[in-house]
Amino acid sequence: MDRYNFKSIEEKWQKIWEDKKIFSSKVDKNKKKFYCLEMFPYPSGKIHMGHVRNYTIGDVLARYKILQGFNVLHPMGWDSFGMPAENAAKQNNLDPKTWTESNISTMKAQLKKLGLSIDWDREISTCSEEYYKHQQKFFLELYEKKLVYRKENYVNWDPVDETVLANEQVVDGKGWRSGATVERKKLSQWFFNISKFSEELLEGLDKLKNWPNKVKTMQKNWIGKSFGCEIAFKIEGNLPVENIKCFTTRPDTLFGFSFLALSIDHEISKYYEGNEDFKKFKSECSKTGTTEEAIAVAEKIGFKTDLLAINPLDPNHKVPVYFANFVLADYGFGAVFGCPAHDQRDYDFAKKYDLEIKTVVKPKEENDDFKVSKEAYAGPGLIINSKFLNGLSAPENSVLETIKILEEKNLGKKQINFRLKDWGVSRQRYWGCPIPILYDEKGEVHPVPKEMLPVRLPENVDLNVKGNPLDSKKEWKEIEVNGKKLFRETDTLDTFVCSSWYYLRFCSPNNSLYGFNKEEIDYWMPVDQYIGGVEHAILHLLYSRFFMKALSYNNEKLNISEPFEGLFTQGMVCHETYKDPDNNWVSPEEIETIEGQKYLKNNHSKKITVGPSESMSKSKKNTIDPENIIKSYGADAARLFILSDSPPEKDVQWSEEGIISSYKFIQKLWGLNAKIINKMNENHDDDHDEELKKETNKFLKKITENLENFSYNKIIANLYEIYSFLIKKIEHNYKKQTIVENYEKILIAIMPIIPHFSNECLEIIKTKNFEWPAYDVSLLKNENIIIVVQINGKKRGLVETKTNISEDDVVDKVMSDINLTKYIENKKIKKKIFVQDKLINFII
RNA sequence: GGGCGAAUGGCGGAACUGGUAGACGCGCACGACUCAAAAUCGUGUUUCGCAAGAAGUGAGAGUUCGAUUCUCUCUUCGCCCA
Repeated sequence: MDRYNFKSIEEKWQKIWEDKKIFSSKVDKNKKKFYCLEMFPYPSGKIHMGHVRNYTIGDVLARYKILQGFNVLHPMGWDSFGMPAENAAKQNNLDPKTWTESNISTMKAQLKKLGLSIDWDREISTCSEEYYKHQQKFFLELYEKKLVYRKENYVNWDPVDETVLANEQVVDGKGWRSGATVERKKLSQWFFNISKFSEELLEGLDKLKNWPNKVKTMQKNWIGKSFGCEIAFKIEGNLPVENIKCFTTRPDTLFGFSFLALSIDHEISKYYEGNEDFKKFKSECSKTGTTEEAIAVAEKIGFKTDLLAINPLDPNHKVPVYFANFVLADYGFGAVFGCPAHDQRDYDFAKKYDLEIKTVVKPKEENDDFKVSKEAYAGPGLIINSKFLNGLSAPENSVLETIKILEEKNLGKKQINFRLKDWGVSRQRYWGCPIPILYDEKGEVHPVPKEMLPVRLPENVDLNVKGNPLDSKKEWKEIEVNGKKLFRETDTLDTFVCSSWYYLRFCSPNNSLYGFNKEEIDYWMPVDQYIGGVEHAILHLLYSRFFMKALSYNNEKLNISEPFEGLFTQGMVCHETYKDPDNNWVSPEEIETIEGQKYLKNNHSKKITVGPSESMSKSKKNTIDPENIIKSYGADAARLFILSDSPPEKDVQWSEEGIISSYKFIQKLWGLNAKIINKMNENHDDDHDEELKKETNKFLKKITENLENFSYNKIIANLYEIYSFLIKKIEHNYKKQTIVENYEKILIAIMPIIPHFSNECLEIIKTKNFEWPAYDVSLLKNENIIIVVQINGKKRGLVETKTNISEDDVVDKVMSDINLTKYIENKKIKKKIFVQDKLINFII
């Protein structure tokens, strides 16, 4: 028997698929569509195992839907703008474009070797002018709809690299590259008004039935709707300030009020601009990052003003007003009222500045003289020390009651607040989509006129300048329009903008006039199944949902409320970690196993310690290169293994043993195939084989159900089972016609998992037309059934009977079985529980 | 600190609406083939026990004829937010 030559067979089928354009797709209104989309990759250089997993999962689904007769759209593209290209270009003295394009061609070739059912004619790349020119139009469209605006905002500023840093680039308050202490700096930036859609984005989540609850909860928390009260505190003091507005979710703790804290950017700060101490305080605050976390962790510091704030519920109760570093400028009104007894940040602040700490909520089981000590009490309880609020249960009744009182007295009003902030899209970077905006010498904003679009990203830019390279490119930046000198916006768009609408572009990748055709998106959208990593649970998915709403906003023709009907988030690929005796990470390829002990390949005196399995990363050197795997074992084996060990939503552990066993299993299947072919050519009795038919039918049922539920690991188990069954069948009790018929169905059913192998075998048995083999419900019924016999709920034996047998007949059967009667003899049966066709339980 | 989720053999994991716990794979052991090894094939593999049998799904309680599954308390771990 020949071995299965995966190399030539996989190449053969990949060529057939490509030459015959098997997976190309077009609108066909007579067919039901299915849009299967996996998150497109960043072209970082080579594909990694995470891609293999992501795209295999998607491919299984796409191929299954094709077999079911759907018109499937399964495209692929490149999220190709972004910082790594700029950094790599600097390091290697290359152009980001060259670097990116060469990565794309490498990765495309690698993906093709996986045998994916991709329609490559729809390939897109976000860094191409063909893509970003549409994005510029969308930007201006949103600008006209007033969903884009410019405002000053604080950013993380790296003073050495003269650049803005994203939050994740700030490590321990220092720039990740320069190591310089990061400062807060005010910059004028472009924002998308995502918060306008807060309520819609929140409500829309309920309609997304095919999204994991986990992701919906994360988005819900991120949007952060909170119910509370807006209070305007009356102010006394020597400044022309009458009142200060605050948002609070806990107005019921007003009697514990002991200070009012303002963000350092609060409008009142303008009165202190000349104050040296305030300047000092402000620069002290600048040393803290801008993330919520950085602010939460930082020591709470304040600057006392001369103002006093008056408690609206008690005019005699006056407290000092501070500027404080822990108040966020853009949450609420940039002002909070401090109630130290019931909020830990307020408590820390009060301790530091020796302010009153008055307990106004006690846990239910405590006495009225309960006093907060050591830390704030934020739990539920009863209101105390609060005059007319005393005795109310907090927070549910007390909050509503307090708001009612405040509203009656016209001192405050009920308000809904969201945590979701507008999306800052300006990046002081070269390698991104240019923002189509011009400024005149006064700094006035002018959208780039339509006839001057697109704004092309200039080439041959010196990346080794400080700050944004586009800013130094004078001949690009400065232009003349109608004799007027204008300056281009030199910031580029956040790459999340590119990925917020690419799913639309895939529907009309070749439309050069507009980002998409209405007719085409009406047919293909929404994405029926979106598949990707859970790390995008919040930002990318929320931005995409926003973008769809923003395009539909004030646009009667467009009415897609949610881009992704279904979402599946796959787990990561992990591998054991290895360290040598000197505590250095060692990669799997550098290791040799001798008698169960691992050693360094080129130095057997060095023993390797095996660490826990962790997600593959270059820093821990526990990565496996997919290209090597495909070269040694084939794409089908790689696909089979990456699906086999764990459910797709959980992490999977890559192992050498695992991939080898998948490889061997394909060889075994090939052996089985050869045996079946052999028998086909022999003469045999052509009796009908009911058992084989039933087993195949059961297999088809399981596989169909498991495909529907993303239980791909169970499909592999089903496949092993049917293999064991067939191999025994063919050797012992073999009926030619039945086995051919059923084997064909099995081959089609495994096509989504191992398409090259399946197609090859089907070709050998001369099957031409494939459709998903439906299972026959009538064949699932068994005449004989096994009934469990329990005594006092404990399994004592099994009884085989016909289906639909009566309770009395089962009891008779049990009573005639000596192995069972020994438990019942001489005992009184108090009760019998009988479950039809399942079990009988004797209570004695 | 808050939210969400998970915990089943040596390991990854199965078990539909409560009804035979451990499917399937890995690993391991033994056997066949072989001078030998690898490969391959076969058998076994939750624990204790020679066996009959008993215990057993992170710990403890509860509901039930019956709980991996439902409820409560706790422990540990993971993810997200802070």
